[in-house]
Amino acid sequence: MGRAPCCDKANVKKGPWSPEEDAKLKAYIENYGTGGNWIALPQKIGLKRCGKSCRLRWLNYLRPNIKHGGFSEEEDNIICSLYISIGSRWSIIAAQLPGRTDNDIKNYWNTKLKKKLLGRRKESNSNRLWCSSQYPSEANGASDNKYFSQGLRTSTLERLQLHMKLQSLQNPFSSYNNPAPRPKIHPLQEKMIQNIQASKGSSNLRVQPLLPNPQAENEQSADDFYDQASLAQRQDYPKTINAKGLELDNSLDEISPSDGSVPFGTGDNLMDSEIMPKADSNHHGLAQLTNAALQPVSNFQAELDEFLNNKTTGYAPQEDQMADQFDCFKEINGSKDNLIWWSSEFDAKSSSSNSWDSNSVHLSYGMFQNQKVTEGLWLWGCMKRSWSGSGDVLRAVRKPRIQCSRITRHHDNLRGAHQEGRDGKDGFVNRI
DNA sequence: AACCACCGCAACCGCGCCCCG
DNA sequence: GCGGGGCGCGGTTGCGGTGGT
Repeated sequence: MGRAPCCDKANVKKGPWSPEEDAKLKAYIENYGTGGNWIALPQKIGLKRCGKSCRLRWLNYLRPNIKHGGFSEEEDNIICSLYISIGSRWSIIAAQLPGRTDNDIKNYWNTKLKKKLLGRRKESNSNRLWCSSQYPSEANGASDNKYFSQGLRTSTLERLQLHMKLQSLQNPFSSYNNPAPRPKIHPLQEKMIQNIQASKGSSNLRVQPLLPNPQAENEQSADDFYDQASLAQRQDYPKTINAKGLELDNSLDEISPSDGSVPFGTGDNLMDSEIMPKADSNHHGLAQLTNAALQPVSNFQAELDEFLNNKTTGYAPQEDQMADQFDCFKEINGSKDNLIWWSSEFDAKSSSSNSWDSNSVHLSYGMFQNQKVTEGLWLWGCMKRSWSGSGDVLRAVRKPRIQCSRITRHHDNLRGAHQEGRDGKDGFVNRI
């Protein structure tokens, strides 16, 4: 039993709107309003259009004071900040940008801003990986695509990647970042880093550790640390407002490493701190976010926890089984150069140089070995290893690794494969 | 010039939520 | 409390434009 259609599909016009239709709709709404019923509206006007189509046309195009194109740097910053914080809640993001529609922002993000910030992935390997993940049944005779369907929401992983990207740029010597020279970065990225750093300075933001510092925490077992970390996450610490209207958790003095070092991440880290849009209109023009809008906005950690707790514990494929089914699995084991997430010059260098300091490698190894590590921490480590390569450490964990890798492939190539796969004239050029 | 691949924008689709009877 | 209808949202698709070969 499918859902009842909202209108008579056979008798409604689809496709681009004509100037006459626009004029009719605009004139009617300006004179009489929508009447609170979009479904009935086209009949009143005499338009052969679906009510939903009318609504969309009005909201995205005909409504007064709509701006199209020409996003400013300030708008870019706001979009990016909010995207990291709340994900693809385009309507909420649009509410902070007067004259912008959610559709406009969504398109702008997907086609321009994301690329500008994240850079573009290398095609060859990732495409192959994506394809083997996307079509395991065809490629290998397996019928179960459950790993794929169990993936993180795209926006969640993207937010993680974006945050990691920015994090790596502002703190090139952090332990989850390759100690490569600071790369050339996009002016927008630079601006955002400046914003973040400025906010840290002004807000007295403190470092919040994700993992124990190997020097400072020698006497503390990993289990104890994780217990502390999870406890800290539950505490209702006061928030700090940064310049972009975000709340950053600046707590956790208690478990900060005694030497002030940053073993894993900083307070800006989405994995470490809860970042939420600020319900305050006094910060750089951000309008007020209502409680209602914020209520359903789960934080990033919660999304990861939910995914990992629910998904990774339910099914634990054997490694050899997975290797038979998915090419990407083999590549994880077999090559250190196949896993390149970011295609910037810097990233290419970092993934090939593969020169982690011993501490970070040791930490990663500990993470993977420790079965009580939180799932979110695992994911972090897995991603880290993916950047770096060689594979030995990764063998310590099976199911999380393969799931993580599959998800990232899906994400990395979503746009390209999606575009090429759906567009008849382009064909499935990525498939192998 | 023709073809191809990619890009960007507008519009559509389907699902979940909410309201109301 | 329940069910149906409408709304709003996020994801997806269609298609014209553009640049490269």
